[in-house]
Amino acid sequence: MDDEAANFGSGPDNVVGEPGWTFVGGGDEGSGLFSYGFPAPSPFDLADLAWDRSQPFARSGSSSSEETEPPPEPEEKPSERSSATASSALAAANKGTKKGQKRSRQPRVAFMTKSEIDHLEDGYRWRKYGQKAVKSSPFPRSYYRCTNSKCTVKKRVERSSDDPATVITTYEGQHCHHTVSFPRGGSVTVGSAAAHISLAGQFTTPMPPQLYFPSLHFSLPNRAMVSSGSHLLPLRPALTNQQLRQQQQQMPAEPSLELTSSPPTTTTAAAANGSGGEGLLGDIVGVPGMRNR
DNA sequence: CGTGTTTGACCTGCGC
DNA sequence: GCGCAGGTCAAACACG
Repeated sequence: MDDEAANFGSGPDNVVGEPGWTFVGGGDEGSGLFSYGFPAPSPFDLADLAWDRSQPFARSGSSSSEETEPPPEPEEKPSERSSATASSALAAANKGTKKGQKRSRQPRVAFMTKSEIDHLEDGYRWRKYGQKAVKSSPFPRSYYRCTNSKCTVKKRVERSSDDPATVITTYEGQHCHHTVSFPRGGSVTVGSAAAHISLAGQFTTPMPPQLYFPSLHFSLPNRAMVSSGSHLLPLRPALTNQQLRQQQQQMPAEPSLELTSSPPTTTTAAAANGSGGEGLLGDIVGVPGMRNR
């Protein structure tokens, strides 16, 4: 991937110019990009869903072939460093534990948010394990890993080089646990309702129902508003981890709605975001990039 | 003291 | 085969 930012190039434009969430980019192996912009006529312009095989978020890839099954179930290992993540498999390879094993990619979903805060609170606790300057962007990219030792989810956070106000968050993998926090009203739970993303017109092959999306919780930036059905729901500003913790101490935890991966149902994306006032995204099931191959 | 961040080194994959 | 860039490790450090 030469220039992720470049890939996002069209994103930010859409984001800023177009209302609501849009979905762009992505790859056959499970990467995509949700971009969020404010005024939002339609919550998710899933019609614009476009998974790009060029996989902007995935390192050009090594065989995308082995990544057939949905979310590679998290390996139930303790907290060995080299156990959990796909890439740590790499590291493991270094140590000879899994030599030769290619990095298995997990489904990736990228979101673009207009925020001054780099690390948007999403209901999970993350530990930063690296930061790297990327060539395509003047801004460094930060790498986070879910603090749950059994959880393989990783997250990359970077700012768009095109629009520094835009934070690009890329989730990889799937949480195998519930959220550890729930910023009151400040986050959008995405995980309780399963949803299918309709790719009509985008793909010739229907998406297998057993594809999962990582559940995500979002705190949207200040001005952000989430469109639910035909309503715009003002959201609270994104919280930093610290702010979140403070909040948690001050208020009782709310019931967590989400599950890491709901069983596939035949909900449509529209149904997911519109009906029932579920999470913004719902548990998106059947992401193109995650389809079996 | 526990937890999270910082940061330089190291490794791997890919393009040329 | 080589060099580059991305991604991760792990020790040191900071903070509550």
